[in-house]
Amino acid sequence: MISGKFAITLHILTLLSKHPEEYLSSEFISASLNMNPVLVRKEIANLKRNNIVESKEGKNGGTRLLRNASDVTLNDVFKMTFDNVTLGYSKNRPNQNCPVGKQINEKLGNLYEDMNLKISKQLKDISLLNFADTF
Amino acid sequence: MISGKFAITLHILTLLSKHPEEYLSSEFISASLNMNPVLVRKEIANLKRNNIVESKEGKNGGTRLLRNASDVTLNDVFKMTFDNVTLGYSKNRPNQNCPVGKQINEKLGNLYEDMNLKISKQLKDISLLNFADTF
DNA sequence: CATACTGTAATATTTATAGTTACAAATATA
DNA sequence: TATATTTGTAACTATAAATATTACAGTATG
Repeated sequence: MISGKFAITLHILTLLSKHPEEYLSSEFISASLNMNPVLVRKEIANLKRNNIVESKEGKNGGTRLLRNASDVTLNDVFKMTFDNVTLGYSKNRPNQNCPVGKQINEKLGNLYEDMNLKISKQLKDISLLNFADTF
Repeated sequence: MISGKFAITLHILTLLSKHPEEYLSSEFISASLNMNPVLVRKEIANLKRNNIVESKEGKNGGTRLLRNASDVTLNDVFKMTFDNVTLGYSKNRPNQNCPVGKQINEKLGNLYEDMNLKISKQLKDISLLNFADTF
């Protein structure tokens, strides 16, 4: 199972970019996502750590973008929500006495590193504004 | 959690390519992977469906490559073990009355499709022989 | 015919992800 | 200043996916 963090975070950012200057509540956002507002707040906490949004507590509070939508790329969202993409590793430590077992994870790591560079390259070219404008 | 199928399958193929013509038992392979032989046999079943290997039952049985290692690419392994790579979707169906909720999954799908094309392009250029030769 | 394999179903275990409940703290505004 | 509304977060529960195990029928070898 792959986590929905990237999709959820991008959904939140798209909504925020459609309402710049407004503070959107986690309740409002969670209604669009059809999910629990607490989970939305958790993803927002991550966006705050990365200085992409700011929140205001209390009545009429909520969250708004701190940065211009043209200034946030999908790669920023990717880096915020994934360590990196992989095609996975076997769960157990392979046999270190086997030449293949000993090196397989390192070789896979190299492969995945290249993959992530390519993905980052793709995502860097798409700003939140680009993405949101297709809606 | 991401499944280890790709890594496990590639590990198996690497071992087989190091012993062409020999039938390797699931017991032997599972010792290198340090995992249960039944799981190895399940991944081998997948390789057989894809005509990459053949197995022989009974005493001295096991599995061997059907194709030349230079003729199998990592993209073949990828296609065999993943539907496709994604950065995920939110689990619940988003609100269809919200313009963002209504279209987000389609837009994400487009993004991921591009991503998979790039990944496939990378993996097509690496044969099992290329990969195994680095060990 | 004994041994050593594969094939596969059924079940159990482990782990990751998602969801819920509860409540303290903050803020607007009546 | 009292009330309503909202964030922040911890603790816990539930669900789902991945992995592991057990068991045994079927098959080939020598």
